[in-house]
Amino acid sequence: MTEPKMPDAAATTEPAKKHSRSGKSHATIYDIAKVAGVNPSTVSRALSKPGRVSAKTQKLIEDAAAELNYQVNPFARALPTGRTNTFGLIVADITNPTFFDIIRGAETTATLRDYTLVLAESAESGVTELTAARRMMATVDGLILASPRMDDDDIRAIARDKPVVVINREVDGVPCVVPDVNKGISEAVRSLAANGHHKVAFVAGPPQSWMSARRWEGVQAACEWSRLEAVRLESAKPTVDGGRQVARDVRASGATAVLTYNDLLAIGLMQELQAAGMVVPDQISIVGFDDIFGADFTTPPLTTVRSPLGECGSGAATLLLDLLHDDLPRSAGEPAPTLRVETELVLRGSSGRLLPAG
Amino acid sequence: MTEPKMPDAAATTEPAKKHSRSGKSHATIYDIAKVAGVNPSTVSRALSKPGRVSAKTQKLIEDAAAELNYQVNPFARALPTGRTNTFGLIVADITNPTFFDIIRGAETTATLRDYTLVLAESAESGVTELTAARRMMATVDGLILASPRMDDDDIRAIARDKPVVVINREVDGVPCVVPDVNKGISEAVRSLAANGHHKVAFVAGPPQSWMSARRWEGVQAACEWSRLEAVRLESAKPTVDGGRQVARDVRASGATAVLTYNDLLAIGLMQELQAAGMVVPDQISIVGFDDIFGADFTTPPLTTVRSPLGECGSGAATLLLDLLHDDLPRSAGEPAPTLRVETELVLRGSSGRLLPAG
DNA sequence: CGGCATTTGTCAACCGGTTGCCAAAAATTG
DNA sequence: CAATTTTTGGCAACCGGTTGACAAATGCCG
Repeated sequence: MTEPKMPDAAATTEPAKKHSRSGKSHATIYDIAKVAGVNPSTVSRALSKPGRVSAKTQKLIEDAAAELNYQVNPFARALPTGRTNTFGLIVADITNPTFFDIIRGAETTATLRDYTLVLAESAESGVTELTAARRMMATVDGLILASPRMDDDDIRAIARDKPVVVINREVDGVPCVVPDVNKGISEAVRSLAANGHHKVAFVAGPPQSWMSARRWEGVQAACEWSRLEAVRLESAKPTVDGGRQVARDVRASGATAVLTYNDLLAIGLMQELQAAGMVVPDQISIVGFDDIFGADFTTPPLTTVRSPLGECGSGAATLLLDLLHDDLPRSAGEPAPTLRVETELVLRGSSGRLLPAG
Repeated sequence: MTEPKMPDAAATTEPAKKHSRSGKSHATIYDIAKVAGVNPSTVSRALSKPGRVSAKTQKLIEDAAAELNYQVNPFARALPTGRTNTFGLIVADITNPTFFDIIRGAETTATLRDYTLVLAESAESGVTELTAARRMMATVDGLILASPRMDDDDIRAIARDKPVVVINREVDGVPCVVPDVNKGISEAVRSLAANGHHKVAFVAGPPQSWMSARRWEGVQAACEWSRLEAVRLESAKPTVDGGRQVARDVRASGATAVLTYNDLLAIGLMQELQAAGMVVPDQISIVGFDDIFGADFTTPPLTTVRSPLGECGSGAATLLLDLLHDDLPRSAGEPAPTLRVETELVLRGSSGRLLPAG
């Protein structure tokens, strides 16, 4: 658009220069130094150490750089400094929409602060995750682990090498971003109690999921407070399919309201129950977690305890970047900073008053 | 897991070594050379040029490397070679589930072939996209553009610097992966015709979208073939919200069946029409495109023309990687390779026979 | 066993920046 | 205006690999 037009004679004369690395390639600080009539190291300083060179030389160099359309070579810079302006994000499952918003939040923040986001997936496996993390270590300045499946010790081991921020889990000694489930859950349970429910089931997520444990605890506590009975059911996978499979158990449990570990389970469960002729919410109330994309596509739309996923992603990225830039001075004894974000009930149509059986 | 246990005395004695780059840091080829008693360049060859050194030395070096837990420094390697084992993927909108599957497909293939995926978003803007692409250029070996919004010339300009593969669009001279809309569309239109529809509306996507143009062409052609009347409506944004907004126009058009540029539009449209009391599919049939995550969450579940998005992502990655490795020898005159994938109708509940108004 | 073709390993230059150290230049001070 | 402090720019080493050129070592042959 606004780039200076340059003679493109080369394009017409040469037949098929295939992505050649040679040729006019890219300008280096040496080229700039030559044009500006200074030493390469001065160029380096002018470009990365603000204030280290005089305003006059600075301008000289900047002009030369602009003229030559200079761009630093990230590798050449990374080699001596070790910094790459890149951080990694590892998610448990790319197809799980829970992570979409996290990815987006992290990506946005990264771009904003001139960082690049590298993405990897662990396929819900602790060992794959560890492998991915190790692979990344070499190329990134820091790492964000979203709902990690590896154990605390592995995480801490990684955190010893490079700054790490964990999302959706608390790991001692590692900065974390966690939604505080209590507010959202108590809102949800109170709403159920007010609608005449007495027994609620919680469909749990993966056993290694820290978040699943927290949610179950929250549900138990809130039910106790509201004097409701709470039962726990297990799911095979935290997916739509897993939700369908658990429908049997839900019906057998006799609960009139169900909270599921996540929205995917809730959606699958609702589909299966409806297919079996049950009316939601007249005969059973369903409440999910996360408020993922698509949670309001269902009929009735899904009531859910929203986690501000995008906020988690951007919060984690901000935390990590601050850590990297030492904007967050940490003394030795101080515990790792933890960012807590609020959850809230999003009341839609899948929960409500129980109709007397007729 | 299977790593050799090593004394971790350092961990206990030193108080808070903060991610120090120094210290034991990482082994280099020089360390290996010392241990193995050979020259560093021999180590380099042993590790990257198979067959260049004798089996004996090879083993010697490999053992030393294993002992020292050596990992190449990607930057040191990238500096002289220019290769980074990394490629970029730029999508128009990270929150759009269309791209989820593409991202996943690309990520999977990347990991499989020992590449790293770098992700960026263009926020549906051609200039942001160009900026992101330029930013990436320096750090990646190649680029995948999913549903790019910039113009052909910009894309070709980028493709001149680094290998580029485009998804969901055809650009002359650039390798592309495009779903062939015809099969899916003709199936859809035939199904509509068979169900007694006479007038179908097509809700278009963004004006710059190549895919939207192709789909409209496909719909026109198929309608002509089936002797249906086709009208085109415009949408403000290719989102759920955009779908809601276009509901007015749809009703005003008098069409009894609607195809929308994508599933998001279809879902929004269906929500709005249902909210206004219309029954889908009895009074109006709705057909989307892509078969995104959540398309079957709606009631009735959405009929849609499926694009194999994951296949597009992995196909593009494979194509790119083959290009990078010169596995696809291209002579000068030969056109850029294009991968066409099939689309098909996924018949669900949102389309069907028109009931006589009663 | 000498002569020649092949392997195999070494040397040294290079990729493109960064940075500690030092001296020249400029600014400040008495 | 000389003495001293502060800026500013240059030199050179370094980050950790890769690679072309070349020589030493080895294998093969007659």
